[in-house]
Amino acid sequence: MNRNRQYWLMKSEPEEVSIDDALAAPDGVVAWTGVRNYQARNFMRDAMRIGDGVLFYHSGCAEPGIAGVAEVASTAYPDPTQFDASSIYHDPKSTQEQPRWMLVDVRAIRKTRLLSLFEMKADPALADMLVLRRGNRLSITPVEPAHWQRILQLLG
DNA sequence: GCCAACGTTGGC
DNA sequence: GCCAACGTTGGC
Repeated sequence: MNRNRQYWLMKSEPEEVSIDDALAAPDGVVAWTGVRNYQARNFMRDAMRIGDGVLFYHSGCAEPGIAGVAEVASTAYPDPTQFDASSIYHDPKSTQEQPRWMLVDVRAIRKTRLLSLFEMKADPALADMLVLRRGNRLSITPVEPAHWQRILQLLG
């Protein structure tokens, strides 16, 4: 079933996987491991399609903000780290038969200037973005087309 | 390190 | 199903 391209904002801690790390990976592709929130998982499992646009956001760092543009590069499949007892993402309640956690591959397209969280909050055109909502903790949020367009414009 | 906000867990 | 306790996220 065809549908229009959708857009997403995906948070990553740059100490774990930065936009530079993703661009340095083969084909710029990284598996989006470690999501352990059902709502974020459901976005990847149920809503994402190959080719969807992704804003690559750096969180948990000195300068949080959008650091690059990427795209969804696979359909959803089980996150292998849930089965790995040595991983911080290990989930003992997951089994190969019934995995809890799914992920998609993300392909980094380009690094951009850092569009800081501060700047995003200051822009009236972005005021109602989900990711800016007070108390929001979702690591993956859908992005409305108008917000996507505005952010690409700001990124130059 | 602090803390607001919110998700998850588990007893009942 | 309720809800208190606890854990996590993530900006500051």
